[in-house]
Amino acid sequence: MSELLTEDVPATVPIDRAPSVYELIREDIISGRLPANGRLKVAELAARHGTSTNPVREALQQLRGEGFVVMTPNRGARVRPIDSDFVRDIYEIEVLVEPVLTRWFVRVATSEDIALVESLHDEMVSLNYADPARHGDLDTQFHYAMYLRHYNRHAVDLWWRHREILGAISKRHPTSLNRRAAVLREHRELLDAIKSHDEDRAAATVARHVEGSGRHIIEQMGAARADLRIPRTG
Amino acid sequence: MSELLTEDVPATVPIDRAPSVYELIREDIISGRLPANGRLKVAELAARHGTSTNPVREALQQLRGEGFVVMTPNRGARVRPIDSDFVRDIYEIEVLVEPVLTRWFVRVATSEDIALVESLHDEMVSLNYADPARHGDLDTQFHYAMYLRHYNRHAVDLWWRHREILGAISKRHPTSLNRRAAVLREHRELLDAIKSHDEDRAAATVARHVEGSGRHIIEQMGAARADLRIPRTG
DNA sequence: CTCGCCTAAATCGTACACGAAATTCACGGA
DNA sequence: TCCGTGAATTTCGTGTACGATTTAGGCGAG
Repeated sequence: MSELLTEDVPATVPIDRAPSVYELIREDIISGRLPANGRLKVAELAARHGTSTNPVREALQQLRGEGFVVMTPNRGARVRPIDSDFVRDIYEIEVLVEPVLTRWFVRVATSEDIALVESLHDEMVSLNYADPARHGDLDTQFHYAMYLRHYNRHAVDLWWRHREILGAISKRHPTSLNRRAAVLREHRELLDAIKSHDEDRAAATVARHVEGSGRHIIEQMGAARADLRIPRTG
Repeated sequence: MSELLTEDVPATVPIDRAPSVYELIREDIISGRLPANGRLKVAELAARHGTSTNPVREALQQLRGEGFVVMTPNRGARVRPIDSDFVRDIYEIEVLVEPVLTRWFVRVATSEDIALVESLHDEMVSLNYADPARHGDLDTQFHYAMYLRHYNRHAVDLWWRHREILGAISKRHPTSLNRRAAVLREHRELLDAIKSHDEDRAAATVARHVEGSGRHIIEQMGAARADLRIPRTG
């Protein structure tokens, strides 16, 4: 059931096609393989990905447009740091945007729409975090199914871009047991609010949900930073 | 006084430097010189701006990252239409973001900060729309002075990008007398709320202000479209 | 009328040349 | 001997030209 949705998702990495230089560099930045504030030399990246300099240059320009790279004239490009401040900034915006998108869904959702969302939720429950990557996909689809047909394409695009970043960061950090329970609980509550056509409760729930996710990721990022300073015993 | 601020504004067109191909194409898109959904052929643009194809390609990639052009592989680039729907989408997001930024300003503003904003307001009042371009600049600075030092750089960047687009569109459309009065009245009310440290009133006022501006621009865009269908008499 | 080839055009990748900036190294003074 | 300064060298960013690849459109045969 949920696979039907996958095709509609604006795929970052379309299947069965060599990932472009743009996608590779972007992934390297988000995942942290390219260090924060690190220099991005075109020749180096070109050699690394086995292409010429021109595709690299265009990829960097696109990334600059998206805000992942900062460039100064005649001094090249640097990686914009994806630190906890950046994540906090994004979540603060999402706390504002997602409730509005959710409100709209509550108003226009058909029973089929709700059934689709619920089936995604059921799958997440039965999966119970056994496969974290799969869980992340389902979580994204769970929300995307609600925002999919919103008339404000610009807001949905913004949400999607933010989601990609946050998803990539989440993959690097564990999810606490507390948070796992909270996510499923809040999803459940959101579904209940939607089914009873309670806009206000749905909006409030999703606001709480987003804020909790943000807080959790930032805490995990702080913990990871602390780990780097504590030498392992063993 | 207000000139001090100008230097801090992330200038789109730094003075005394030849505008880059990127800036020229971007301006052509926003201002409507390049028609909506029109094809963007690199050779054509290169000839138009007297450069080679490579700078054009990189400019298009950056614009794609910012969402102004859409590109499909091996089929080139097209102009994303800046229509009233797009403007509505932007304003709907600004209605959410700007009140939050304003709230923060109310909490942390010093008397000097408020004095600066007020001086900008006074200048706008005394100017009274005699110079529309100057008014636009002052209006932007009026709000930017409040958001300038907000900790959420991502939100401020988002606001700034939106502001650039809306400013360019505003330049193409007249401002009704009603709206002119409303703008100054709402600015005055916002200042009063700030000076009495009334977060809620300031946030509510700015929300009303943004929504009113959006509604007005969209109405003007609709009127301009209607004008195209009514042949001139004389 | 439809299908398939074929030509024209535009995009995409590669190689190269020029100019600016950063680094290195040698020289002179303390 | 050590440090600061300045010039030479090297590195890197930016612009140009060209060949390869893909797509769109027209033309003719069936």
